[in-house]
Amino acid sequence: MATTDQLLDCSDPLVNPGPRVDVRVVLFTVSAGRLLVALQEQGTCRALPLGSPSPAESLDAAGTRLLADHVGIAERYLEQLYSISHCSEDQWTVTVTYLALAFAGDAGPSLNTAAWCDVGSLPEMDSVDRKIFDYALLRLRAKLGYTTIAFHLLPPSFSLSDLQIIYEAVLDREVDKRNFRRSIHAAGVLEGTGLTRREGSHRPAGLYRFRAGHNAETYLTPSWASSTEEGVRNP
Amino acid sequence: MATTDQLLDCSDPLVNPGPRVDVRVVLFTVSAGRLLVALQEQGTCRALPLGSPSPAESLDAAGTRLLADHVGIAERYLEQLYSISHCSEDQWTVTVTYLALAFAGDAGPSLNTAAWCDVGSLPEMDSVDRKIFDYALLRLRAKLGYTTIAFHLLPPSFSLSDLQIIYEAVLDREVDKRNFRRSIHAAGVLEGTGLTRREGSHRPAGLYRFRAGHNAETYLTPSWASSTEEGVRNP
DNA sequence: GCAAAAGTGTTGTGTATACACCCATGG
DNA sequence: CCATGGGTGTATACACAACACTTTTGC
Repeated sequence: MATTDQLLDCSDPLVNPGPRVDVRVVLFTVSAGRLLVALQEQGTCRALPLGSPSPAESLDAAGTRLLADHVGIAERYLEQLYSISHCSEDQWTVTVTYLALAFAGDAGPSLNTAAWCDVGSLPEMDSVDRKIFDYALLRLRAKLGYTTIAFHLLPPSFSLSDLQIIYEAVLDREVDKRNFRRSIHAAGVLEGTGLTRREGSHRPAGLYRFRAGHNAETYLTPSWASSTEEGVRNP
Repeated sequence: MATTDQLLDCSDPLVNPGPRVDVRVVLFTVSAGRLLVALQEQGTCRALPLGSPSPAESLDAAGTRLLADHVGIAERYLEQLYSISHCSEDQWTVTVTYLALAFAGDAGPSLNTAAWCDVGSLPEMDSVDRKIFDYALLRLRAKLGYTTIAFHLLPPSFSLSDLQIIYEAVLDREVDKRNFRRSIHAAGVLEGTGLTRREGSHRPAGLYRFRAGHNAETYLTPSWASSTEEGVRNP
């Protein structure tokens, strides 16, 4: 059906006996109220950080290693999203995609081989990577509503306003302060440190941390690792 | 670190330059009020139906083809679950797993190379396949609560009691008839065929079908294919 | 005293749950 | 007339959205 002479045909089993497998990570952070994603330079386009898994490690471990090596980030959260099969440059590839979250200081964390890009004004990207990114953002926004992953975008101690800024940056819309604080308190995952933070000519903000034992996030979509031990909770 | 002499070491890149990729499907059906899963004979254990993807097709297409070829089922629903990396028999393998649903008649649909097993009394299974199965069942049960996938376990025309039996079989618990019917009607995805079905010494059951235009299920976890077109709905 | 962010309550509206009886039919 | 499954309504509790003002501080 396809002509194998003029260019390599990645659907020809003689040319490609098995697919290449790679792992790509969509790493988000929030800095100064803006949602950012880590992208690597790749010619004219930008691309998602990617790597190859090795036989001795799980795919999750490959994602973690990828972030540590290429991005220089100790990620706070890593979740597998989806796997796709595609042909790029006559190379049959199966790509396993991940969503990752990291805390960024005010200046943003430094990256090794990647750079932070504002999600509101993305550069040109490879079309496959662009679809992966769109899906990752869709999942991240949906999960904010029924999980506690937002905390992974914050330092260990934070104010409720800090947390609200995370929600507003990811969702790209304002949220009501009173309803927001009520729902956070009702979730029961925070405990006050006795401390406050004074940083301007206004009332100091109370600081909070996670409650120990609630670091196990209440995900409706449980992780693979936890699926055999505990069931789904209906909170 | 590992001794490569006495047995093949699947973590040695010289032995295995890249992983094998396979696709495994957890196919459920409900027959006579029992939740069943399709398993293949494999020596002493049973195993999930599996196949290899080809470069020209998507992974989803590979799953569909796998069901059509090996199982003889035209599945009604197929959803990717998770991908894992594992070593079995010194073969490094990346497995992409799928959840599938099919309608079974009263006798259950016939299978080519697989057999239906009652989920309540499963035979011995390969440990990797067992974990995949556990995860699939966990996801299926969770998704019943906020999606319409249950309809894929029914023929085109069905009674509300038929539908309730599906829910009870999958969830393995009774549900309240009035609340169930109210929530189904409120979802607005059904329309009555004018028909009824008489099949015993009792009042005949009204028959329903999907409303056209609502075959696009309201998934909180949107499929990969739809992620770039439409956002997440909050019903 | 004023600017600036922190913090706090009430009300309505919709949604989920618990619960018991009459209806139509076949035998 | 009776056994069987089909079909219906109401009261209550809880979750969520809309909405405005007082408090504490730095300058």
